[in-house]
Amino acid sequence: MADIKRIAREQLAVQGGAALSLRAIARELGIVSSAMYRYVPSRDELLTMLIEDAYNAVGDVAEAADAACERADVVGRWKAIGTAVRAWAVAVPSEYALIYGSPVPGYAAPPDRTITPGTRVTRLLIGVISEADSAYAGPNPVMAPPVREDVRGIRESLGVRGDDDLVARAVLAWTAVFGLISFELFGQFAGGVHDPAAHFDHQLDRLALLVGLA
Amino acid sequence: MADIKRIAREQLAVQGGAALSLRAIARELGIVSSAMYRYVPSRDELLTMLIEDAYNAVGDVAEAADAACERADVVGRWKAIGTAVRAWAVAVPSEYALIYGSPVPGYAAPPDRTITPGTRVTRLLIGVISEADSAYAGPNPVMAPPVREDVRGIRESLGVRGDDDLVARAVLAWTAVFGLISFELFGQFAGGVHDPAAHFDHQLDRLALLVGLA
DNA sequence: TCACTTTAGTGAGCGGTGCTCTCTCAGTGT
DNA sequence: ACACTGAGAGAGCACCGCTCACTAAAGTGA
Repeated sequence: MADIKRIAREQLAVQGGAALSLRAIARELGIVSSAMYRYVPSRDELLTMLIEDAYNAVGDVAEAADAACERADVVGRWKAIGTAVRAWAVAVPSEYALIYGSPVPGYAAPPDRTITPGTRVTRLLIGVISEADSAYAGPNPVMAPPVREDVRGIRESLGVRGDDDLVARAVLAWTAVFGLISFELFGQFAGGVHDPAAHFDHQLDRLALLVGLA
Repeated sequence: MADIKRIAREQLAVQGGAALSLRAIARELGIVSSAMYRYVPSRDELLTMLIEDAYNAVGDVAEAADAACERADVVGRWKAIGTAVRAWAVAVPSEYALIYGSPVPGYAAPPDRTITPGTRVTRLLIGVISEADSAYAGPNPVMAPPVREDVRGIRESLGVRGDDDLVARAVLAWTAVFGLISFELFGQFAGGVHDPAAHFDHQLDRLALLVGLA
């Protein structure tokens, strides 16, 4: 099973998610293709496992980065988490694409197995923001009732504190972090941003200001 | 050719990008699979055409939305463009995924045919921001030399005005817009945001503030 | 020791895929 | 009448996920 996953990840790295082939894995393993089904119920199930693993991998590095920081240093924690997530994504772009890219066609990941591990980074990023005493002094737009409701739901399901505006800003910042990484990895920055690491770091600073961390 | 593209888009809508099948298109067309190659050099080439079309489609709706606004109403233009892009994405999520999602594996879109049409929305969004007299009064983080260089390159290649900080904020806002759309379409908001349209609209307001439009 | 069960793997086969090749055949311009 | 062209047919290659019946070895309890 470990071998299968290892080879699957290798194949993922060079070919991408949708091209994941049980036959190719079997070939590499010196095994006939049908024997794969002793270990893996189906290709989709293997994909789901890899997605789960990827969520947990990025969750691990994010939590480790956060844990290495002084608790009170919220800016440092924010930047450490963001930097760690980007570093992970750059190191294994295919696994990042698996979970944050377009869904693999003809296959929908079962929510009950991907939502929970997928929330770890979200909880971390939004949690750091909500733990800080926000220094944001700028204006806030009016919030329509349905938005307010969603924001309150997010605050409760993530178990964080902070007023509605802060949580809304945190959601925006969280989204922007992954927007930056996706744009970098999926080629939207091609030709424009030549030093994506430095650019990401800079925008992390801007987002920290946006959410009132600094 | 028009029929092929039409059916391809239909197939795209129900199955997703990587599952695009020339044989299925041929079947639908009442034609044998090999006859497809009279019209389409390869599956990848068809994919590239669809990507080109998608970029131009979203570029069209964005430019139309912008053109319908009073020139001086920069906030209105910003929101109109963002809303139009999201509406297009929600209407044809598979085409959105094709261009803003993870690249289809084993296939890299030729940059010379995708970069240019892909820049239209970018130019529009960042252009609107740069045309306004920024009302942003908040702080700006220090900008490392490589970031400054990239920002200047972007300003020049897009032909916009505004100081380095404004352009950097514009890039962040542009990225966040697509981050929001991607999170919605790719399921990252699942369970958290129940009214994505209202949420998107709200965050568009926040981004307008961030870049000093309001 | 012997029968039984579990485990791991084989190999054939089904229907699907992209793509290439050679072939046919109806039009068309001269 | 004749050569040429466009559009399609059909066979075939190598690949894919997946199923099924089968086998051989390894462990296990009486």
